[in-house]
Amino acid sequence: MTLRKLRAARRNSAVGADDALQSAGSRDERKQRTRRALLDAALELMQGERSFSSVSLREVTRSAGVVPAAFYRHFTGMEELGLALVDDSFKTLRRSMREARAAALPATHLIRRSVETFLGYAQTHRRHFQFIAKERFGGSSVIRFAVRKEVHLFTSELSTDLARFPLAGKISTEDLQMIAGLVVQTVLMATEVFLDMPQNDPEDAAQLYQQTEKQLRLIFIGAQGWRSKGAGRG
Amino acid sequence: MTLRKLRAARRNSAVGADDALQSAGSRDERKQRTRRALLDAALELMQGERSFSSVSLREVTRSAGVVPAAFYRHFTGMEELGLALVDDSFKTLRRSMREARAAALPATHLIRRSVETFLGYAQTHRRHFQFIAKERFGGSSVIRFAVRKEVHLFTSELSTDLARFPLAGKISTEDLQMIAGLVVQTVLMATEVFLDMPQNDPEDAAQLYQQTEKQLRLIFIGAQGWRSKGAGRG
DNA sequence: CTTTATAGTGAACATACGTTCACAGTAAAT
DNA sequence: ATTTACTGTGAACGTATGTTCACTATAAAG
Repeated sequence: MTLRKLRAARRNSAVGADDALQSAGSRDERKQRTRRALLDAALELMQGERSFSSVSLREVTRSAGVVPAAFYRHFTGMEELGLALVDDSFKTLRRSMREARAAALPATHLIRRSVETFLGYAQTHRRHFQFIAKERFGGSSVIRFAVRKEVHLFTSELSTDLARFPLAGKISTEDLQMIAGLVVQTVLMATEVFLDMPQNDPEDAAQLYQQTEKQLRLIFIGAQGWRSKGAGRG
Repeated sequence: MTLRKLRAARRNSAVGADDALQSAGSRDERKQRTRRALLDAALELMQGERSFSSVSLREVTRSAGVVPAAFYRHFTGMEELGLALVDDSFKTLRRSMREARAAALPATHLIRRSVETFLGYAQTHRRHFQFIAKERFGGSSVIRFAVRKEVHLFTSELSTDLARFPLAGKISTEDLQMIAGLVVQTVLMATEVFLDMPQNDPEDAAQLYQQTEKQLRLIFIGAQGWRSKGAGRG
C-alpha cells in the first residue's frame, strides 16, 4: 500500500516537468509517439556493435521507457518492428536520393556532387542507413527480402533516370537496370564503409569519397563503351 | 549411485558403434575434433535465418554434442569463435579463388568461366561464404573489421593479378586497387544473392550469372577506357 | 607402474528473456 | 454525465542464457 502510493508519487514527480511533452496531443498522437520511441530505441540499440536480431524486445521497451507488455500494443513482435524500420529507412533513403538528384542537376562534376550529397545525407540519417546496410544480408530472411525488394525498386528508379542521358541510346532497358544495379551497389557499399569509419578521420573519408567517385566514373566510361545486343543497331 | 552407474552405462552403450569414430586418435586430435564440431555447429545454426550475434553459446555446445562448460576449453567466448570462423572462411575463399584463377587461364570467355567456377565453389562451401557475407556489415565491429581486412587483402591479390593484363599499362597501382575493389564487391554481392536464392530455381540462377558476367564485362570496358593521372603518359 | 595434465561433465548461480493477464487511467463516443 | 475503447501498468510464468566450480576419466609423461 505505502509502496504502491510511493511509486505512484515518484512517477508523478519524475514526469512532472515533462508533463507537457509526455501527455500532450490526442490519444492517437500519443500512441504514435511511443511507437516512434520504440522504433528509435531499436535503432539506437543497434548502433555500432549489434545486429537487429540480437536486440531483445525487453531492451527496446526498457530503452523506450515503457513496460514490456506495452510493446504488443504496437507490434506483434520484433519482426514486425523490423519491417517498420525497413519502411522508415527507405523513406529517408528515397528522400535523400531525390535531393541528391536535385543538387546534382547543374551537371558540372555531376558524379562528385552526387556522391557528396548522398554521403552527406547518410551521415545525418546515419542510423537508418546503417540499418539498411546491416540487414541487407544479415538477420531474418523476411526482413532481408523486404530490404532487397526496396533496393530493387530503388535501382529501377535510378535506371529510368539513367535512360534520360544521351549515351543511353545504345543500351537496352535490361542492361540499364544492370548498370543501375552496379551503381547502387557501389554507393551502398561506400555508405556502409563510410558510416563505419572512426568519425573524426576526414583523411580516410576523403579517400573514400575519391575512390567512390572514381568507381562511378569508371562505370560510366564502361556504360559509354557498352552496346547491348539488339539495341541501337540502327 | 544407481543413477550414476546407469547413466554411465547408457553413455557407453550409446557410443558403442561410434566408438572408433569418437575416441580415435590422440588426445590432441580429439580436441581438434570437438573444436571443429563447435565451429561447424555455429555455422550450421546460422544457416538461412540467423546472424552470428544471435547464436548463443549454449546452442552451439548443444548442437555440437558437448556440455556448455566444455566450450571454454576451446574459446574464451563467442567472439573468439567468430574470429576463428573468419579465418576458416577466408581460407576456403582464397582456395576457391586460386582454383578459379587456374580454371580461367585458357582465357577464352575468361570472365564467364571465372564467374561460373567462383559461384560453383560458393555453392559447395555455402556456409563459409554465407558467413562472410553476413558478417561483413552486421554484428560486432571486431569481427566486421576482421572480415574487412581479409577482403582488403583479397582485393590486393586480385589487383596484382590484374596488373599482368596488357591493358593495365595506363593504370596506376592505386587505380588498379580501386578497380579490383569494384570487381570483388560485385562478385561478393552476387555470391550472397546467389546463395540466398531458392535452391531449385536454375532460371533465376542463370539470370544472376548473366547479370554478374555483364557487370564484370562493363567494368573491364571501363578499365580499358581508363587513364590514371600521371600514369602511362609516356 | 605411478604421476600429472587436461578435455569433458553435471550441477548450480544469478540474470535475462518472451508472453500472459487482470487491471488502471483516461481520451473519445454516447 | 455515463459509457466505451484502448494505451500503458505491474506482476507472474516458464524457459534460456553465460559463467563458475569441483568432479571424472584417461592419454601422455615420468
